[in-house]
Amino acid sequence: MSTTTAYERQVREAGLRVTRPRVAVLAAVHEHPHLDTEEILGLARADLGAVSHQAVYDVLRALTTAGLLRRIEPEGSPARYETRVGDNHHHLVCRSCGTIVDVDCTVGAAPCLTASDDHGFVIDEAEVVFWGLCPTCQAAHASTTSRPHGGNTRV
Amino acid sequence: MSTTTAYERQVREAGLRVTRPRVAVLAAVHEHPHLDTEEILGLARADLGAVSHQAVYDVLRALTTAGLLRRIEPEGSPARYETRVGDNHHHLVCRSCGTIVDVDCTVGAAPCLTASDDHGFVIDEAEVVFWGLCPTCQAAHASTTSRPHGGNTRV
DNA sequence: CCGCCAAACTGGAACGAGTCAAGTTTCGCG
DNA sequence: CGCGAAACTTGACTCGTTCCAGTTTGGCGG
Repeated sequence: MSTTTAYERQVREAGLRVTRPRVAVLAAVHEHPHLDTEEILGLARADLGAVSHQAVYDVLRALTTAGLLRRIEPEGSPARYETRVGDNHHHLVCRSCGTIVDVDCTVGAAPCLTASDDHGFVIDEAEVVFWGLCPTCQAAHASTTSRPHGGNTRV
Repeated sequence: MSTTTAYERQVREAGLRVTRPRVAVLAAVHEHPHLDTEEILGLARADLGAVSHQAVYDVLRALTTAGLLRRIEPEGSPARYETRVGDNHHHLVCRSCGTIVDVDCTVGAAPCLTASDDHGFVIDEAEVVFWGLCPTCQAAHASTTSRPHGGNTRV
């Protein structure tokens, strides 16, 4: 087993120092996408024994600005991170349990990308979030409540 | 001038009691879309003289769940509200100053709505956020920095 | 191979947005 | 016009995140 993992290399190539917390965090996020900061902290601690709260926040920010991580932040949820960067993919979030899964935007070229009127803005990214119920929660809700959510279902 | 404004009617028709804070908040949001809670609180106070922090939070939640308001929450920003509900429109956010403007999604029927693979989810909404630079900030940045943001521009 | 210094980490305090809880006021139906 | 539920007030508190001051450490120049 090489101690010089691909993660170390990635960190180094991003122009950042290679430190244990950084590698641990990068590995954790890579293996478990969409975790929030606290969960990442947990994994990092399991890996290293002890890391400070702060170190993880610093590392996440450093890796994010270096482009190794992408930060996502669905409404009502703390920040989450993933290693899929630079590819065109979006997210599907369960309204009930908060589970997030990746989805690729099929429709050929980025659809809905060109706003009807850009108001003079220079648009550099279109972010899409799909809201719904995951299979598990569908089952759970079907048996208990009939309809948990109100109208406003238009898209 | 009728004291029984359209706002009052709206509140009543939503099955909610008509109270001063509610009408004031609804009016404020209607006249100034995309304000955050604190700004709404300010307007409500200007209107009523005194309202508690809590009342505004309660009212915003009540009106939101009643479907009179829509809550939006761009990353890194506190919650904001608008009265355009039920129509298919999205938002354009300036990375630099945070300004938000509404955009209608041209492309006929909701595009990008169908994820390539829905993972078994029942999708009820697709939310689109366009990120970019508003005209004002473009000018400002052009004179100071050449390029404020990194890569990850794909969509 | 050593020492230096910026970058990275530690611990703890602070902050802003939002929520909770207990008690008082007020809307509006009967 | 009176009563009960809904709405409001005050104030404490939680949670995620950031700030700060001081210590440690990676890795390059000597």
